[in-house]
Amino acid sequence: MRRDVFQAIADPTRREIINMLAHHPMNVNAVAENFAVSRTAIYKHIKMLIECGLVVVTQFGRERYLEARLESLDEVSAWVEQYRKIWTDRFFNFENYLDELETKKRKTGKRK
Amino acid sequence: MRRDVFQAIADPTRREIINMLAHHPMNVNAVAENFAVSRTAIYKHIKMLIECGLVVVTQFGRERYLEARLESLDEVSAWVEQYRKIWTDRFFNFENYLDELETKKRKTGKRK
DNA sequence: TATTTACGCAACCTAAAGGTTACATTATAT
DNA sequence: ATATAATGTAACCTTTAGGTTGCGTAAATA
Repeated sequence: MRRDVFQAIADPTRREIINMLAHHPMNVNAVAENFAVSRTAIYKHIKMLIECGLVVVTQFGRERYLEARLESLDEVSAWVEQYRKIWTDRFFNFENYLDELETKKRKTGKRK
Repeated sequence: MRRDVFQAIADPTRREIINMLAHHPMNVNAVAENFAVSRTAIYKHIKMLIECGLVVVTQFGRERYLEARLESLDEVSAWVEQYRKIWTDRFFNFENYLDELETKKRKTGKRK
């Protein structure tokens, strides 16, 4: 299992775990109960989220409370947002595209 | 290979391809030349991006121009942004957390 | 004290991801 | 007409992801 944020949120189960923990802390079993797969399977997802820093743990007797720590999602947001202007500004985009095709035509000296 | 946007951007090579195409359209070989792996490997990444709608193709003689179409990245952005308030408002978060622990204590009737 | 309960983890399995080489096809250039 | 360039794709391989069962350990409870 890798440990980067993009990979962490790639799996729908992990996104759901994040969603659950975002609203209130829960212990491992409580999280696992909400899924059809085994506790161990969920535990592995949780472990990965912990390794990514998206979830932190507080021991509490024999229980371990999981809390979402979502700041690092900002890396994802930032990555996406850098492109928003590009996909928003249709004209800019189209302009570039035509330029490229034009260059190509000139290079090959052909039409069509 | 899956076909959802979160999965598509999970791979660093695909993110780099997206970045290249975001700035100007390129053909398949041109993209592949920028990576150490084989053209086929890159082609598979591109194919997945096409299947996700993140890249569109324009045939041009024997060449195929690849253009980034990044609107669907907004799904990712939206998913992240729904949590921004939670990770920004530390107090709100902490409050919830304490509530949870308090509930737990009451339930077990124990301290520590 | 004996028994649950909550959890971590090893060992194992299957499918998918990511990569390779090799070949087929079509358009362009010679 | 032939050779080359750009691309799609099949067949195959290795690693990783995601899942399982089973067991060990520490804390809470009967």
